[in-house]
This record gives sequence, structure tokens and C-alpha cells, in this order.
Amino acid sequence: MIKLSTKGRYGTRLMVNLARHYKNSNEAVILKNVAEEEGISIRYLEQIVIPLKINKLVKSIRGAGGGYTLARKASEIKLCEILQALEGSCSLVECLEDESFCEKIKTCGTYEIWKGATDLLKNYFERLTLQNVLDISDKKIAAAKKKGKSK
Amino acid sequence: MIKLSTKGRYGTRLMVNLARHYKNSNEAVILKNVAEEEGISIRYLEQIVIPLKINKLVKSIRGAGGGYTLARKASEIKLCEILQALEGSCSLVECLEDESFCEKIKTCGTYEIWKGATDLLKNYFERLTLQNVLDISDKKIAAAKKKGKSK
DNA sequence: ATAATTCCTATAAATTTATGTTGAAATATT
DNA sequence: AATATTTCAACATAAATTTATAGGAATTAT
Repeated sequence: MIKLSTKGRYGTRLMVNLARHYKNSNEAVILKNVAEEEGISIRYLEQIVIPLKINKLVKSIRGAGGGYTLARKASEIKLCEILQALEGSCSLVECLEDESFCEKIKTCGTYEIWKGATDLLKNYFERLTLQNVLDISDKKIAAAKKKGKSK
Repeated sequence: MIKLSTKGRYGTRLMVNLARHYKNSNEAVILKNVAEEEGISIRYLEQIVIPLKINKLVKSIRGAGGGYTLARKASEIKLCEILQALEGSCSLVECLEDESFCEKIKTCGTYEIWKGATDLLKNYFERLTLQNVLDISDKKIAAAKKKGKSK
């Protein structure tokens, strides 16, 4: 119905990946590894990481031994920030951001509907942090491991 | 952040337009008029109306004097149905519909996040009917008219 | 017959998604 | 200090998808 772009999906997974390494050692993570672990093309990841860097969600370290790290603790990065950085806007429809986008706003009944849905989403992503996603992920990994062993 | 496609937006406006005429006289509405009223290309509307017809949300009447009408009363058409018809799936991400889409589901923390957001949206659009949208629209039009007169 | 309308197919334009190539900067090693 | 290596940075291009336009065939009322 409403689709999250690959930029949003891949970028979020990149952030979760950085968060996992940040937690362990805070060493820079190289995109090549993220690409392999997540099964995403390096070249594409390189493009996706740019807006994350511009919006100060990640830091880059150039040269040998370099890579990327989170700019702050995972618990201090809201999912909303990540998505906003990656997708630019935070709205289901353009007219919510830019009123001049459509001159029918004054009489359009769908405007309020899309606004309601957008508010729901914003609220949801505002309350979730990268740490929350990492916790869910860790939990699933632990569960998968346990199941594997018990066989 | 998450963008509703033009298909979804235009298609919903088409449905609201049909609902307005359905209420008044239940005569078939020709796409040419909808296109003019909504400022959308006829040719594009012709493509958008197809899935609405397939999913039995509108009825078509061919030939001269023909056009489109709602297949049922606006109060009996859920917004969710319209969006599902237009966008195919009802999920923010593909893996919620088709588990084989990504083999990382078992350990992916973002899966639960997108699922939560999708559930919110589904719930929201499940409870809204086309009649609700029409009512909001009518209200806005009345308010705009009143303001115009009082000048 | 004629005009009006949906229906069907093709294609063009724009945007998103993804890959390839080269270069620049920082670091480690000698 | 010089060199080689590692990595990000930038630009170009290709593939896929979405968005939009175009032409004409089928159907129906008049």
C-alpha cells in the first residue's frame, strides 16, 4: 500500500549493523563488511551512507583502518531521524510538507486522511530508538542460536 | 519518509469524486469530468481505474452515456480496500507479505519495526470509509464557500 | 450512421535502484 | 620520508520501475 524505499530499508539496516559493532568495540566498520553481512551492494551502500553522514548520524574515518561508526549512542538516535535523513521528508504525501504542491488542499478530503496516517507513523518512529531495534535483533539472533543448538 | 504512490493518491480522489456524484444522483460519471475536476490526466486515470474495477469497487458502463459508478455505498467501502486494490499489497515492506522475499527475516530486527508500523496503518485505514472522506471533503467545501460569501 | 465513452496496447519520460571506474585522503609499513 | 595499502569520495552510467501520454478498437445511446 505504502512502500518504504530501499534507501530507507537498507539505510536502517546499515545503522543497526553499525550499532552492533559500536556496542562491542566502537571500532570503525568498513562498508565492505556491512555489504557482505547484509547482502547489499557496496556501491549502493556508499550512496546511502552519504545522507546519514550529512545528517550527523554516522562519522566516517578515511584511510587504512578507517570505516564508519555511529555519531552517537544507539539509544540516542531515533528511528525517525534515520528515516528523515534517508527519505528527506517525513510525510506520506508531498502536500503535507509543501502546501503549494497542490492547490486543492482547501477542499480535498484526502488531505486530512493522509495527515492522520502520517502523524501516526511519525509518532511511532519518534518513540523508537536504534537501540530498540538492536535489542530486538539481538534477541532474535539469540533465539535462533538456541534453537540451532538444541537440535 | 514513506511515500504514497500517485496511483494511491489519484485513485482515492477518483473514488471520492465518484462518491460525491453517487450521493447526488447515482448517474455514471465519465472519467473526462473527473480528470478535469481533479486535474489529473484522463489517460492515467483510465489505467488507475482498472484495479478498482477488478476489485469490484467501481462498476463501468460502456458506450455513450456510460461512465463509472461506485459498486456499493460509500459507507460500505473501506479506505483499506481502495488502497489495497491500487497498491496491491498492504505492507510497508515486501517481506511482510512474502517471507521468502528476504532470507534474513529470522534475525532481522527491522522486520518487527516495519510490521508494527504496517499494523498501525492497516488499523487506521480499516476503520475509515469512503463516506468519512467524503464528509470531511464536503465540510471543507462548505467552509470555503461560506468564507467566500462573507467577503 | 454518428458521437460518446470505456477498453486495450504501445511507448515515452521521469525517477528509483544499482553497478562501474577513477581519484583523493589517511594510515601503516618499510 | 617514501611507498603501498586501505578506505572513503565523486562521477558516470545502466537497469528497473513508476508515472504519464498517445492512438485506436470495442461498445452503446441517440
